[in-house]
Amino acid sequence: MSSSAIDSEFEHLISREIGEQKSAAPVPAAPVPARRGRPRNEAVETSILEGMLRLLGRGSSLAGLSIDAIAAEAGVGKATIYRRWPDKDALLLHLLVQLESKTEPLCERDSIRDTLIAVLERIRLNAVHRRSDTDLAMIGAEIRAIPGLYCRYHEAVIAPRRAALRELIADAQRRGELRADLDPDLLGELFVGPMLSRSLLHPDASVEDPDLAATMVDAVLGGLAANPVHSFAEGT
Amino acid sequence: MSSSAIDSEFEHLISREIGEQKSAAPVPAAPVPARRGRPRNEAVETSILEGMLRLLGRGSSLAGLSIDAIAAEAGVGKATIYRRWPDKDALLLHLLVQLESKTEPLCERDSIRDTLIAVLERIRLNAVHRRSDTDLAMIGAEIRAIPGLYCRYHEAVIAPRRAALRELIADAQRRGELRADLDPDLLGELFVGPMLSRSLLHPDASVEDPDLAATMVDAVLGGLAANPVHSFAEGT
DNA sequence: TCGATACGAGACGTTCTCGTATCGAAAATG
DNA sequence: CATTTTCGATACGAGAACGTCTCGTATCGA
Repeated sequence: MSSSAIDSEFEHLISREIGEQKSAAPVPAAPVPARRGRPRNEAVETSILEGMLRLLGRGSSLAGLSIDAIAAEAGVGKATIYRRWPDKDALLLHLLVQLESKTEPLCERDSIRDTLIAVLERIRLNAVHRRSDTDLAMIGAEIRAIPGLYCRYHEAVIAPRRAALRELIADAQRRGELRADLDPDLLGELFVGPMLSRSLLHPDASVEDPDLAATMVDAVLGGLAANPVHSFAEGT
Repeated sequence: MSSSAIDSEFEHLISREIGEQKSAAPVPAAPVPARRGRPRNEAVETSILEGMLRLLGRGSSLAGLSIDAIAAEAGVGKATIYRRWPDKDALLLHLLVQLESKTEPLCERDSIRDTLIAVLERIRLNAVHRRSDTDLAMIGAEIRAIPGLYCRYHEAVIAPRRAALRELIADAQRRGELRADLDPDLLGELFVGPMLSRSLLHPDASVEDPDLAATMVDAVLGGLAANPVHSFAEGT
């Protein structure tokens, strides 16, 4: 497992996002440099990635995906894979990054309560149809077994997501919806942590309850210490 | 990776816990049946297990531990390992079970608050000297990559621990220390989840703060919704 | 038409790992 | 002393996986 040539793949991704002006062709008006030989079949790339998801959905662990299995599942040659990604690590990371970019970016709701419920609900749903459209968080647990990859994955996927949530929480603090005497990161952890814990670390998790997200958010919002009124007259 | 011969290893563990009356020797007064050849060096077993912990502490993932590396680290021949455990799975499981049995069983404090803080603090400390005396939870994330093992590990280690916590919480609910309108399991998740999340999923986690456990517990106990008094006069 | 590139398929060499087998030395019993 | 078992060390076979390479075919630009 090398970990040095991945940057080239990243460069490829980024340059395509910016505007496909990577190849330094002297033709300024031609958006496509008109390469010489047979052009690449773009469907192959998606076929590979979807094949990986299919394998994951069939129970393979992320590290358990072998290049041979991926190639066979996608119906492509191994050389075709290595023509696109320098490394197995690069391929795995590409899959993860793509999964992340597919997710809509944490839409804000009317209240921080509703926003948090939406966040937790998404985690919960990913746990329910477990691995069928496998999400980052599911793999997030498995990826730890691949040492070099987790750091990259964290800074590429998890950190931005957490940062976005932190901003939303900080706004809510300024608006007076949340306690302002605690670190926004900590607040985020207090809301998201329980759902993550139940989703990731609980194989027989009870995440079926469609109201679980709301229950969790409301419980944490309201506090878990017994309200004297409730503790003495809980029947009502 | 076989997964059938583990039961014999479990039988070994259990019988030793019960009272070392496994060997059906007809001598009732002799605790040691006086086997013929050279006796086993009991230090070897601990040397192997401690070597594994050392390797884990040096950054190896649980699945990444190879028998060769373990043998070399412990200064032991591979045959010596296979004379004691039938399988690599059995060896890994033994390590996990032993780690669990080493942990003192969730002592109860004066209040549920103090109990919860103690629970979280133990998780935090395990994250701080990360993997040095590696705890179940740390490996809990890595072990998911080893499919057959996680279920056994969960029911042998995590489930009992969660059950114990649930009982403590249920008691606290009956005493009126905690809200009684929520499932004890859910309550446990709400307290423990954030610390687990920060410990397991955050490589650059900020778990250094020695008051983090208390901060978390108090925050969840008191609720995260803005108290009007605080939100308007937070400067004080 | 021709050169260049992409494609699927698969052989290949290398490395890693598991688990077994063997070897000489050491330590116990009879 | 003879036997038996354990010890560390290491050779070994089997197999999995990575990444490279080749082969014959297909598809583009020139």
